[in-house]
Amino acid sequence: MKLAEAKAQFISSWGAFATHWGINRTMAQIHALLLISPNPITQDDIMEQLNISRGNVNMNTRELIDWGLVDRVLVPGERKEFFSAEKDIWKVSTQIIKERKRRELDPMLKLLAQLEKIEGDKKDKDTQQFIDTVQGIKKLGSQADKMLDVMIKAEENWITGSLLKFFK
Amino acid sequence: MKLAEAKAQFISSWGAFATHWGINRTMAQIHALLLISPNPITQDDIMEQLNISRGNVNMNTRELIDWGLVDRVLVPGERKEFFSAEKDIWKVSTQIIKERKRRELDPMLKLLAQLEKIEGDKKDKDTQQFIDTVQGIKKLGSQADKMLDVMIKAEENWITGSLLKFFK
DNA sequence: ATTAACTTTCATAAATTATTGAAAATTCAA
DNA sequence: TTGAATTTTCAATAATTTATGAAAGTTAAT
Repeated sequence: MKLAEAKAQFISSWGAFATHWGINRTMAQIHALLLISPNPITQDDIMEQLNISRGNVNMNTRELIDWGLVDRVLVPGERKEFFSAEKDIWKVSTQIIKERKRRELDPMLKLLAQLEKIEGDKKDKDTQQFIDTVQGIKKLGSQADKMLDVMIKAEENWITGSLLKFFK
Repeated sequence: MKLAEAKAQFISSWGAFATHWGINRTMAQIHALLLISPNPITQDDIMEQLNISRGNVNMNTRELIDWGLVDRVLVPGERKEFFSAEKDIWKVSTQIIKERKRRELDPMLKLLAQLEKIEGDKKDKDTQQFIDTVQGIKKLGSQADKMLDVMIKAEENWITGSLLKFFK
């Protein structure tokens, strides 16, 4: 396989995978493009390479910056803005974990804490099942929360370094 | 908060969270409803409780069964089919991990293995960055793959039981 | 201050995804 | 068998999400 073909394949597949994870296809494709670009590139570069509009690039680069995965870079002597992605995949995954935890897990745990303390007859089967379910999810969520905190703080190759050896 | 209100809140929020994870809102709501229902319920029950059409219920219960999260249950003396969800949250999470791994991670690793072996000048900056990126993701993916396998096989509360103690 | 380069906004359009509901298929009791 | 109860299918439609592009806004060199 030639480089150009492989690049296209990578960008396109990355976008497809992303849609299974609640992430906008184009945002993922821009991220993929930036990941394989050795040097920072411009809005126009992205428009051209992915065949998308200026507004679309603007909106999705902003989102990527918001996620802490991409930076604006100033290139001396250039008027245009350049974009550059964090290339260290471990840092990328840590950053994504951190953000999703903050945006989704934390609010969910907050909600479950509310739902847990409903008023009502604890002997009622419906009430009982509701409480059991909410508590179960809350417990799982809290544990996951703690584990993710550890992972975020851990060293680059936390999995190889410690986790796997432990389980062997 | 009253039970009815809490139930409605739970179902609605569960659906909202799901959309952030590439999961159909209605499918998640049906799952939530089944999780808090102490006894198996019918297609008509679901239609009524969630105000959705028969076709919609049919399609999404099938999908939930496909994911291994819900079962059809025969109730003696009843003509209709009943549905029941696995209530053990740890089993539920394990099952979801297993399925997503199979459906998404495994194919992704397969693709990356292909892309890794492109032909071209390894000294070229673009080629170099492409290979680095693909290899980095592949490495991360493989490690995650192994970790998830361990988690799937581990006992009920894998996190408390082993992971967390180890990191303390 | 002017202006050309560049970026952002946002109303509208396009594409995608989810839902409906009625017809077809299936199941099962009599 | 028959037919009533129930489930499934799927073309049509609705809802949601994403993309466009031209106008408005910003920036910085002169």
